Amino acid sequence: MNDELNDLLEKHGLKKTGPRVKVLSVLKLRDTAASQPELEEIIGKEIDRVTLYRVLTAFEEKGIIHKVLDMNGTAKYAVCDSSCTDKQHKDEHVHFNCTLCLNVYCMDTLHIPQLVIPAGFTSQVVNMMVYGICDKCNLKLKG
Amino acid sequence: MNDELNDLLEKHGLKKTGPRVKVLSVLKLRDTAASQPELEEIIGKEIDRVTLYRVLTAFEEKGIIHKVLDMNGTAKYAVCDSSCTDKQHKDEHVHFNCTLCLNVYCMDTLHIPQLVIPAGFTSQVVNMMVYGICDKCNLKLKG
DNA sequence: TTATTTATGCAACAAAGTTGCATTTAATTA
DNA sequence: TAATTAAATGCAACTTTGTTGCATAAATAA
Ligand SMILES: [Mn+2]
Ligand SMILES: [Mn+2]
Ligand SMILES: [Zn+2]
Ligand SMILES: [Zn+2]
Repeated sequence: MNDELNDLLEKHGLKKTGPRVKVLSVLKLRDTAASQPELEEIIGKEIDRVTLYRVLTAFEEKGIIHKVLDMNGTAKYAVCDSSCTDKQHKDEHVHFNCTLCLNVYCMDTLHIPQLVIPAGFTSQVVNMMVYGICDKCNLKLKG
Repeated sequence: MNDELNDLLEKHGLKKTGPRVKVLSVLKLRDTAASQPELEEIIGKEIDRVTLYRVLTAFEEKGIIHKVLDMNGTAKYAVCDSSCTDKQHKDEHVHFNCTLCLNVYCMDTLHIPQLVIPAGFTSQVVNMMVYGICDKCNLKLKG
């Protein structure tokens, strides 16, 4: 797996540093998006807070991860589709924010419906967030 | 107009105080959503920062205004449809966030398309934000 | 191996939002 | 109208998320 991470960094022209490999490996293993504070808690003081922010920013700029804002306005990050580059993100999928566990899921199979917006306005990116109860929380409730 | 504002506060069971009338009148006159920091700048030190937050929270809970997060995760508020109550917000319209002037517009005529979400997940509220160039900024660019 | 470029760590700062508590004000009651 | 009561306000202190400047360290290139 470490090879895979190194390749991904190299492919996007980023130096293979300890913090970058670590952050990328954590994000790759998750099925929900992670914020800087969450990553800080997972990784511990091994990586500086500021470095974490800068790693995330670098990854986003290169198209390795994409940013989603949760219901509190906190930035959360998830790994991108492999077709993303520094020129263009192709993550036009719906996101789901669980109101119980607060996790943010990438609904990779749900693409965002087309919209006809009013004359005069120009659309660049569209963002769709569904708030509700996720599958795991529903199981806990009903089970 | 002041009568209208007083009626609105009374209708939702809120005391008619100076700060509340002032904030509501400012929000009513705008065509874009306003954040606490923006309102603070508009209104000045006449109203305390914390009071502003509490007025906005009270308005939101009663269904007088609704909250939208802009591209930076900052909460912005706009007046609700008159059918909103403390039981239920009926603001299921699309929002537009201009990437130049950063204003957030309520697209009252654009309702959010229906989505079929995966089994196991339960949807409560759906949020749709279009990022792009607003009509005013487009005019400045082309004009 | 040395030079060069880039990333990291630390300290300090900033913006947005929250909490506790004493004081004031609006609405209610007498 | 005046006293009462419940709620709202103002102020100070705090928290969380995110940024910036700068010296040091590490990765890649020569
Ligand atoms: Mn995603
Ligand atoms: Mn709206
Ligand atoms: Zn959940
Ligand atoms: Zn604009």
